[in-house]
Amino acid sequence: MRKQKGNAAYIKNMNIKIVLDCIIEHEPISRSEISKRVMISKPTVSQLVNHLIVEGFVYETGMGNSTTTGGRKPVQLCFNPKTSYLIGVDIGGSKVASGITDLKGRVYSYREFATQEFLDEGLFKRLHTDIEEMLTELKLTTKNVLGIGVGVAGVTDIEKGVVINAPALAWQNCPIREKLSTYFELPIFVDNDVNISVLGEHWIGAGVDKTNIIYISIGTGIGSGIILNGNLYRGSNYSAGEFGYQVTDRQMARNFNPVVEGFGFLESMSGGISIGQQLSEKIKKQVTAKEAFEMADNGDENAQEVIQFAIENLGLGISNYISLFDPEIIILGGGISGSYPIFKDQLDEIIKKFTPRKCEVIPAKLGKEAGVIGACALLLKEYDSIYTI
Amino acid sequence: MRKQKGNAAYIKNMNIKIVLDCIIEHEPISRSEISKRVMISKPTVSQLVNHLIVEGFVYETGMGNSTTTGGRKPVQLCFNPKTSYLIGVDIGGSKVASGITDLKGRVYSYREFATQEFLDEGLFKRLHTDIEEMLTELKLTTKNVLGIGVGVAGVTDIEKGVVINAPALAWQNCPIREKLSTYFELPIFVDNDVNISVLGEHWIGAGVDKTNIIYISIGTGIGSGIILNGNLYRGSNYSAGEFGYQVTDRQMARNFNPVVEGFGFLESMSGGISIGQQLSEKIKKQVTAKEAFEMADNGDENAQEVIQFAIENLGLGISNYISLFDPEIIILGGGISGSYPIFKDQLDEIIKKFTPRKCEVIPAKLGKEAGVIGACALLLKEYDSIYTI
DNA sequence: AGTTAATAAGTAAACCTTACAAACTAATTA
DNA sequence: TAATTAGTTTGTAAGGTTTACTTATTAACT
Repeated sequence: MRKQKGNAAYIKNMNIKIVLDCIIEHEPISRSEISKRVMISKPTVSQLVNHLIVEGFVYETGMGNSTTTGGRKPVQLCFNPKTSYLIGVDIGGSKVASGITDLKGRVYSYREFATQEFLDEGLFKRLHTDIEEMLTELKLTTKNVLGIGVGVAGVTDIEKGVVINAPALAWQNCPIREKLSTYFELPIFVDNDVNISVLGEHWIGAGVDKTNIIYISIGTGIGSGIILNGNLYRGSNYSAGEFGYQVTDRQMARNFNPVVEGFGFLESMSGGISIGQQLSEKIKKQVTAKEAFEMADNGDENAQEVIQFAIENLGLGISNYISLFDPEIIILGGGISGSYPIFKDQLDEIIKKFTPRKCEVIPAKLGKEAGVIGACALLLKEYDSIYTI
Repeated sequence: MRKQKGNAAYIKNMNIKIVLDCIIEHEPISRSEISKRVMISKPTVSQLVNHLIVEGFVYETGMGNSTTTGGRKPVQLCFNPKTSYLIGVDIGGSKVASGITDLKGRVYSYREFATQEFLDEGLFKRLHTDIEEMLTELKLTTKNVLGIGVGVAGVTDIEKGVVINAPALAWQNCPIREKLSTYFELPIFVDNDVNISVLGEHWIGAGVDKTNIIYISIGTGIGSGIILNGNLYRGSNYSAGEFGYQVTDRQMARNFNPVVEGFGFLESMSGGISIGQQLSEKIKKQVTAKEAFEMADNGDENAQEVIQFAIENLGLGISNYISLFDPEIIILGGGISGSYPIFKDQLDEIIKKFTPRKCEVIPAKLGKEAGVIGACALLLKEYDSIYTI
């Protein structure tokens, strides 16, 4: 079908969402005030609110105060974030995290296990056990759950729910949704891990109230997720935001060979693995990127040189990103972003020099549970329930 | 207001657009077939079609054939692109072009004059004269015109209709909409010239049926326009797509000073002005970019070197663009794109080497009238009439 | 203190718009 | 003449709005 046609049910669904959004944003709020704010007549608002109360999304909470000019006291309405719970899963190269949140993104339970131990076999079974345990712990059944959101470290076909290619997991064309639906009779949504990270930050993290957001993850590799006009932008082949492939140095690019097969140019200059390798070669001793940052901070000249080089390229890449997207904000996440204070100044200077207008760069706000929260955000974004973000 | 509320009028408006789109795409078509295609009931389709006929958007054109299994002959319906006419204006650094098109983008009349002659005074008056002449020529009045679309070579606040900054015209905070509305009582929409170019190519040019398009204009300077998910992406400050600011060479960037004030790095490497200057300096003789390309094509080594350098940087910039946006197609426009066959191979090779997946690169399809057509596309896109693109 | 006017919240009833289903008329083929 | 398709008529359901009402409250006036 080309386009959604309109009918009565469609407009009711539309208006009930407007009313619910208004309640969430301004709770506690009365029917009357909703009517004024969203410009829908009082009787209609009342009817929609009743609907929301029956569904459990909203409840009445006593009376408010009348104005000084007199008049009946308003009945206050509040949003109930525990109408439904959300299951979020983050399948990364090192660990598989899962958790259960309410509709406001509060995490009530969290579990994780090492990916590698279950990669060959039993990963989904183990995941199922973890989730069942958490549900029991919280005294919930699948009836109380809206669905499952999943983030995977790889390019994902979100329509089919298939991971097209995930080097970190050695997966190709893995039908995640299908596999999970043998364990759960719930709606399941799958997307790339960087994409769910932006969604999470947009929902309750560093990107709240922003509409154009770039999230850059700098870990072993480099990737990014993009929110434009409030919605995830995925590109024509689910592979927008391949920030690791930026080329920032024409001369080095000429005889460029990836550090790791499948790594892009910028990844090979500024990624975690690359930083570790560069310094290791220089000092003939095996070190990690994190150690490199520490050494640099402690004044080691070799380390400083490597970091400086990596950040210079990263900074140019980010400058280019800003010039093309004109985002409101750049959020830095991933392992390396923990060392943000160390390289902040150098980065800012480069960005200032090469972009036509400045753009705020800040570190990610969500911590360990970011993946789970993001996966839940994906679910709320994609699943067509009354409450959508 | 936060969000469009739904009511009866809203859904009628929605459905009538679906019906009209269906007619345009499949004309000639019968009421009955529309009903089947768009899944709207026969009575409703009939009612909406009648509405469209009264408004003039659609007319009946005889009977079609019945099927071999019998049945009444269908009444065929066609779209009438001459219900309304569109006025398009393109205000560039060298010329101001204006024209009148129908709803399918056919240009019925076209005028242009030199910008510089009227920049200090009387530009809008001259424009008004041109448009009035064309209207008379076509025996039209403003009653027959939907509105005016305007493209300007500068950063534009499309809500306010104000050109924030246009170096090519030496304009700052120029309230174009306001100025034009003293001459015309019509809806007026203003946007950046590259933005209207993509809109035009998307409408009836090289980007028809694509949803993610990057349009790169390489002329004196370098700029780009972006269509994502079928809509123009403008960024947070109306300045997305500043492709001229890409940095593709870390080492040269270190001591970079713009060729022309306000020029970005890539513009200084690969823009038309820059190519001309680079070669001129090399051979101690004043030449233009166009001449440089011709010389290169005729085997001049100095010219080839300059071009090769420019294209190398351009190619890296385009590669970066593709990695970040994953577009379906890149459209090359602007003066230099006329020399596309000369540099195509080198460009393709670079893109292939540095992007994770390939992306079609093709030259723009619309010629001299591109600006006017694009401006009309802007009007159709922004103006909320029954027929929208 | 008691009464009254003004004001505000929320609901009920009647009505409007739109879409749809079912039944109908019209026109055509085999 | 039966079957089939196009298009319309008629009545109904779903949703939102308007108007008028009830309920509840404050403030001002007796």
